[in-house]
Amino acid sequence: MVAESSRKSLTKAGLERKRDPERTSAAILAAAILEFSQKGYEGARVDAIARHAKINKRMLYHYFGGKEGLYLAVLEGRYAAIRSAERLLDLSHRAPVEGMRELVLFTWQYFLDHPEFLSILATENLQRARFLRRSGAVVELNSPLIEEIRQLLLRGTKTGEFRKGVDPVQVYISIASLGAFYLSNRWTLSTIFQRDLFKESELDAWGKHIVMMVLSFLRP
Amino acid sequence: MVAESSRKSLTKAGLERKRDPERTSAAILAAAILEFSQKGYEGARVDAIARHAKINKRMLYHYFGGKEGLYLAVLEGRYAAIRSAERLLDLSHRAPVEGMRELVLFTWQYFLDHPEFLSILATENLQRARFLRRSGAVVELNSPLIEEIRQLLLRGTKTGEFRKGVDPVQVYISIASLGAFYLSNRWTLSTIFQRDLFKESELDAWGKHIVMMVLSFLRP
Amino acid sequence: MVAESSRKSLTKAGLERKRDPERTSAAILAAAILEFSQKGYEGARVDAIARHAKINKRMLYHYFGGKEGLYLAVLEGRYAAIRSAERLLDLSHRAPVEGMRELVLFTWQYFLDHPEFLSILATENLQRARFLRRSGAVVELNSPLIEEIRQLLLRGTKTGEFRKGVDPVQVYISIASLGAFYLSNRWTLSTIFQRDLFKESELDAWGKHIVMMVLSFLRP
Amino acid sequence: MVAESSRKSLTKAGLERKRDPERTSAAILAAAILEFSQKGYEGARVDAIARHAKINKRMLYHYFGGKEGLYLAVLEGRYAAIRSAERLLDLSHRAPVEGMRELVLFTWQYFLDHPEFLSILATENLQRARFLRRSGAVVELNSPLIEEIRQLLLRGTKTGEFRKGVDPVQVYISIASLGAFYLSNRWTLSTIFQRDLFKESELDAWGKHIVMMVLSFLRP
DNA sequence: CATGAATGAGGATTCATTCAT
DNA sequence: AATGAATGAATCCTCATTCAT
Repeated sequence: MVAESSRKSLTKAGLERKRDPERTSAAILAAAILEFSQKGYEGARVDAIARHAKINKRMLYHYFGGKEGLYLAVLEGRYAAIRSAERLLDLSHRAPVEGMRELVLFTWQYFLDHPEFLSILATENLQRARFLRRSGAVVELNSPLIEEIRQLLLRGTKTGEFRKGVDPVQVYISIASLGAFYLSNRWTLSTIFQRDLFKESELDAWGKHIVMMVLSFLRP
Repeated sequence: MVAESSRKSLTKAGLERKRDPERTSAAILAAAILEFSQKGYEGARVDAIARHAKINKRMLYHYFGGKEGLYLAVLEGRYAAIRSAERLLDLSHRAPVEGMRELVLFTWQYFLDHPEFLSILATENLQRARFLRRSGAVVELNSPLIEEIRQLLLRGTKTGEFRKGVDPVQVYISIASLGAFYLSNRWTLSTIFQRDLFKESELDAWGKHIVMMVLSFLRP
Repeated sequence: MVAESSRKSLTKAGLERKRDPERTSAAILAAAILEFSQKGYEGARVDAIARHAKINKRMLYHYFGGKEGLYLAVLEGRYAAIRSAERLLDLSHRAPVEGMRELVLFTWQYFLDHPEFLSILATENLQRARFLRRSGAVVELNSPLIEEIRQLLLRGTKTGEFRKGVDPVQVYISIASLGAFYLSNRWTLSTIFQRDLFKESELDAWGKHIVMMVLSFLRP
Repeated sequence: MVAESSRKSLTKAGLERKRDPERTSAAILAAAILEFSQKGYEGARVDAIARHAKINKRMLYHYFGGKEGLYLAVLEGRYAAIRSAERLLDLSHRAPVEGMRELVLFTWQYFLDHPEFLSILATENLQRARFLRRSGAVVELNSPLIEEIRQLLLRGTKTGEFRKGVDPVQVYISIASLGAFYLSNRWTLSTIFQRDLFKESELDAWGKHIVMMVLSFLRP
């Protein structure tokens, strides 16, 4: 993860703002996340990022090499962030059904809180994972959720609450699908169905719906 | 997919290819579908579209007004195409469970056969439905699937095969989510899970998985 | 003068509107006068002229050869029109001072009534008379006003109302200057002086002012 | 006329010519004045301006935003220049008649020396002051000549050399008309009257003519 | 480390004109 | 005579990137 927090400005006083590499690159990255997630890769403007980061464009090239390098840093950063959040989830002490509910809701909540992750994901797939494939870093960041799901399924089959033979990856993709598609496509869906999918009550209902979809699927 | 309208060329021989407005605008549209779905809105190049359509760039402006107009035509055309395909589906003579299975598999198959639709969908949502919202045409194209689902649910609850109180729109979005997310995100998912989600067997398995997710959700 | 009036449609019935060369070329010319005078030569659009004339663009090329030919026709037509109007002026029976007043007011009124003439004039001079010089036709259309002025001056000097040795061309250019500059530059002048030079009272006052300028100049 | 601001290049030697914003934007402006005054707004070519200024086209957009911004800068610059020249005129120590003569000749000479001003003026009025109206800057640049004329008239009426009740704005517009129209329309006038209005003797004569027109008008 | 002017390649769009019918 | 589709050259403008300071 690149610079989620900024322990910086311990160097001198914290007042002057020149020559502070950490702050500078963090500012660039923050602006880039916004720009890329709002405009996509091609739509993003290097100038806009520099302007919003309040840094000189040259710095962007200095720290990230260029637009591609910057996008890659954003991509890797967003994956690092979600993996990092996922690692905080500990379901080992939960009953299988409760654990699964929590896992589903965690994912749903993460997507809700981090729309930029979903945008980057869509952007990356429109480009057929052009950048992700060249990033060894991201691939190595295994999602701990697959293992969590595997454990829950194991324990659930033992207690008889879940049926056997379920593939954890399929479960994970199902959870992600139901959450991500709804959020990523809210704009067209709301327009087509003339129904405000952005409002609190609809979002709550959908979270519960995902839980139900998953649990009924796992029911023996 | 390309020749939405090509009954023409009955006039003379059908061999010569000059001064044929219908053919010209169809060629532009076909090239545009490809370009926009592969590159997104910003990434698409007007020149590339003209080149692939083998027409003079000026014609593109003549028929579609510009890049925006062309994209809008593509967007509306793709929605019209899926709605048109959906209307061919008649489930009234099917048992509820069988009907639902067919509906799910139809949607899955449509997505499989029309990757450009999913790309346009993703592109449009990255832009927050900028174009869709300004297109009255698309909104009026109600999906007949919602009504089909409603009927199936109704009949299913009567026979006791489905539980009560299920929202057809939620069912539709669930089906779309599970199908579209998998396909749209195949590239990152395959990379992350180091598992080839493109191969036949995986695709078949996922189609069945969606059916199962939906049916177990509807089980009373 | 090309086609100021349109005695046309005597041929058949006057209902159908196809194959009427006179009507067509007159319509083109009328639209061209408007377009060229509003947009200048470079700013004028051949398509706009065709659209406003409600004729096919090809006709424009048929009758006038192209944009240049059309502009030339407009230029010659406007000069022909003013010369034609000037010829209607007969001051031989007027007292010198009264004759001069009438001549000045005629010119002022003509400019007021024919803003397109002033626009074409300005357009042509911005191009350093590029087209006028290649038009023998216009040069041959001598303004009868020079001769009228000469006669008035002659008679005026005899009666002692006008001083001697005045150049009729200088008088003519003075009259034209005072009228044309005011009208051609109304837009900037009104803005700069924050004074509405378009309103009736100002226009009347300026007409009288020109008369006074000219008469006091001629006073012995 | 060109180097409105060129105190720069004190930094190093003044020989090297890179990275010199002031020089660059001045070069663009100078080239733009020429191009716009020779071709009008629509006829002017951004590429031609860049080529003549020997700068990269991109810089033109950097400094002036685009063709419109550049034209506006030219327009404002030319008005600023004439106002600035006008302010150097001090007639307070002159006898009324002499003062008026100087004022007329000053204006005539300015027009003679700055044909680009007249061209821009004509261009702007062909567009009905489209740009001038959106420029608050120019409107605020009040011409000091109006005030000078008012003072001269006041003093002249006291000495009995000028008649009463004359509007200074009318006097100013008359002076401008007689000078500007002659010069702006030299091309058509010379062609029509088959008389070379460009030659020295004609120009001198016309200057004197304007003086006479104005003074005889003011004569009590 | 930091600045912002400069660049060249390419992007969308528009134009007057011609061609096939 | 009349139509409107088709064309290629230009036109304005934008982009990611580099250079001089």
